[in-house]
Amino acid sequence: MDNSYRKYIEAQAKIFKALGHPARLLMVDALRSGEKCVCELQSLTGLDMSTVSKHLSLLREAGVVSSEKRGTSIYYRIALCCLDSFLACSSEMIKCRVLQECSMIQNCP
Amino acid sequence: MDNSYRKYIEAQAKIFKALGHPARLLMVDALRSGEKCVCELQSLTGLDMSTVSKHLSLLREAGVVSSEKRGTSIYYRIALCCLDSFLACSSEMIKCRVLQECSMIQNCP
DNA sequence: TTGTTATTTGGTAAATAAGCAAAATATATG
DNA sequence: CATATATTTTGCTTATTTACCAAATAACAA
Repeated sequence: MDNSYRKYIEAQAKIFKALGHPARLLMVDALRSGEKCVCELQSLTGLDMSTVSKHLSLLREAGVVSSEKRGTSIYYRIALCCLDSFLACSSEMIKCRVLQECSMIQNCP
Repeated sequence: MDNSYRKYIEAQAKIFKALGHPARLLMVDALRSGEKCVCELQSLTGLDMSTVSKHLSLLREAGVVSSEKRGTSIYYRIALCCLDSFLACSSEMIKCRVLQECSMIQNCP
């Protein structure tokens, strides 16, 4: 297998991995409505400040979010523009599966 | 926090988590060109058959792929339609970051 | 200087995931 | 029916991830 292809797959996997944790996805989902400082994300998740900081640096390294310091706080925002349409689309799939499990429909589109 | 929202976040995270592993993403990427049987995915990854099977059931449970038995083989295909445009978009971001690291450009869009 | 906000480091404990090997489960086909 | 083929399941070991705490560090505002 081509080496640059392997690197590409690993970079993509890194993005997915970063998003594949409830606390991190919760924070990212909150950022969809606009930038937030770390303290806001901490009270949202209820985690230790150092834990939140670690999660955020992981998201930043993967390219999912970016940060900017203004005044005494650091503000995070979504950097991966494609995320919004993906979440909208996959949430349709999730809704559909719930309805299927409840036997309210037979097939998902 | 709302309980149904928590379930939604967990289902979304499950999708990302499933995609956040190089071997699984490699298989999913191969499925973009059309369905494949497990044996083809095994020779692609070079992993043990039982390991491939586990990876595939994880992807299926998350709703990323679906499977169908035909003849003696089981064929897997992509079930999450939104994946294609997301991969196309995020690969642009990845390319851009590589160029940035090589100092060939200053800023990513 | 002192307080605030956030990051980093180091250490520990618990939970989860990865991988292989062997057993089990279909399901074709002779 | 017997046997070969394709895939899944189970059991096990090892590796990775996660959370938390505490302490050190950094940047900056008042």
